[in-house]
Amino acid sequence: MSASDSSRQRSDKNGSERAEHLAGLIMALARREGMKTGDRLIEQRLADALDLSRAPIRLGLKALEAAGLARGEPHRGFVLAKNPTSSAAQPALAAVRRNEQVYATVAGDVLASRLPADVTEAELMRRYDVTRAELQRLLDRIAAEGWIARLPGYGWRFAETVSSPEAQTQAKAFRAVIEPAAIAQPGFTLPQEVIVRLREHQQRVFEGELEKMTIGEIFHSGCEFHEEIIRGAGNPFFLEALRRVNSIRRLFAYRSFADRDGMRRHVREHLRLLDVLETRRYAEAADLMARHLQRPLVAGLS
Amino acid sequence: MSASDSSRQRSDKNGSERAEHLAGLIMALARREGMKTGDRLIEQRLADALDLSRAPIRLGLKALEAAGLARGEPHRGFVLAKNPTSSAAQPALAAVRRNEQVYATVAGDVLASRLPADVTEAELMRRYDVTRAELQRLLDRIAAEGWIARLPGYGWRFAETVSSPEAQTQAKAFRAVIEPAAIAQPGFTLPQEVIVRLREHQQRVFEGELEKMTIGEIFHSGCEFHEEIIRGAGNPFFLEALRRVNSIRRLFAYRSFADRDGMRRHVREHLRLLDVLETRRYAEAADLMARHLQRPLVAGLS
DNA sequence: AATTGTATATTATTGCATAAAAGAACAATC
DNA sequence: GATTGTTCTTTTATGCAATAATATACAATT
Repeated sequence: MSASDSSRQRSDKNGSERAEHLAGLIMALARREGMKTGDRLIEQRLADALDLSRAPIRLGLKALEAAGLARGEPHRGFVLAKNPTSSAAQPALAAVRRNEQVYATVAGDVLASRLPADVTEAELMRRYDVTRAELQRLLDRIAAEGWIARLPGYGWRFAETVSSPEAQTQAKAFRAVIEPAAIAQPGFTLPQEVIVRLREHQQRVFEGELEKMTIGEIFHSGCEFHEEIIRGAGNPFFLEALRRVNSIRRLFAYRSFADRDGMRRHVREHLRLLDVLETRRYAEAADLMARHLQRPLVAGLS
Repeated sequence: MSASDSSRQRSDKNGSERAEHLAGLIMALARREGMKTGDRLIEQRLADALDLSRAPIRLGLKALEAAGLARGEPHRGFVLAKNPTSSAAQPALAAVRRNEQVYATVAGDVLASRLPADVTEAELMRRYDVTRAELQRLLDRIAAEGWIARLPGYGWRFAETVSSPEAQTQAKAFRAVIEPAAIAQPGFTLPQEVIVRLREHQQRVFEGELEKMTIGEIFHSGCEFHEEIIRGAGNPFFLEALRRVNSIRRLFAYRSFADRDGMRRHVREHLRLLDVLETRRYAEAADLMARHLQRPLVAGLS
């Protein structure tokens, strides 16, 4: 109860919660894109990347400036004042996560089977002390991720997918089917520029960035890699299916510990895969992918 | 504008819309289960099957009685008064469909690319003349089916999956990957009772019922068959993925014409597949399924 | 030409009172 | 013993006004 009381109060204060959240989104984006101190933060570009208009972006930028992470001059826009991987940037990134507190709690409770399969909104409102509006946003999001669905009458039902202890293994088995198959599809092709971009990113991760990344970011990066590749099949059903598995795998990821060495090897395999893809040896690539997905992964990461 | 005006008026009249809808659900269930005139309609059983409590079921039953499709005696419950496949039952079934009018219109507009990829709720409310509440239920449903997603700011975005002309082919390619693979999974097994139930149903369809079924029902029946089988892999990710493809394929189904002969052959293949599955020759079954899914299907049905 | 600044229009959310729907418990009946 | 009838409680939906957030258009600036 105290948690949400304080969050409600926070929103009354200055520096609106929303603006801080937006600031976090911008910072996280900058980080993903590998931006450095001094790089320009162009409003329209950020807006496009985040599927928003310039208005909210502007709020985020102002919040960043207030936090000392960006510097703005009239008519000259904003510029990164700190490296997004630096420790100074952490609070802004954490603001996004803080916003996800309830989400994470629910996820934890479901994973640990502390919640019944069927729940009513009223129950959840009481349990997590959120307003109906907040809860509904949360449920919509979880529904979009596919681990809860509305019942015909009152209430919602959690998907068996999540609570089961084998879920992790099953997700792996499923990926081991669709990912190689996608690469082996007749029309599969990956534009050179995508390969270059992916390689750059994996390279950056491999050469040091890894140490500075959070579990969440490492996981996200892995997902993006695999999703970009499966996109090459030109069949959105493959991509969609992978996305859904990944959004559920993300729940487990929080529980897993960081095995940096395993991850290093993992990223090396990604780079190797890119080499094979670049030369269009797709059968071989499919094979490589299959083996890649069969490795025992301590950290539940791929 | 007139469409929704009249529907709003209808709800003012007696015989509430909701009750009629429930009546339709019960009738559709009875039909799926192959019930006949004189069969008892047990409240709790219906409630369980429809994931509701007895209260709404009761409303539906009363509506059925009012429509002359069920007969009830005090303390003795209700009994089917008409065969659910008879023409007398059609209006009740149509009531469910009528409720889906807007859904169907939207689906049609998206399939025909008459709508932009990004839309706001306000636009949709104007275009289809529905209240915000109605629209939100609709959007939630479509989101659950996976062909629209909420944007971070205002508005929603339709999935590329649907509007593309290749969607049908792509759906098929995807199924051709996951369904055989599911059968080929190490732990695959199908309980004898499921096989029996499926065979009974397919048999019934094969021997005549087919002629009386609507496109929607035929499609539904096919989906159920394949979903039951993929469930045998014991991996919910396969089932989930198939369900999603199917919910999108259903959109195309309405456009396709009925090729009863092709369907007959199709059902025969289903029966053949069950034979192989029964003897646990899973490798062979996977193969059969792969071939089954590769046949050119005029009616877009499987 | 690209980008930012600003004003304005559009769109969506929230809170609240009221209404409707669904669920649960238990008695009555077959 | 299973099922229906009945009543009561809980849960959710809806409409509306106020408020907040987002989008858009265009002028100003580099």
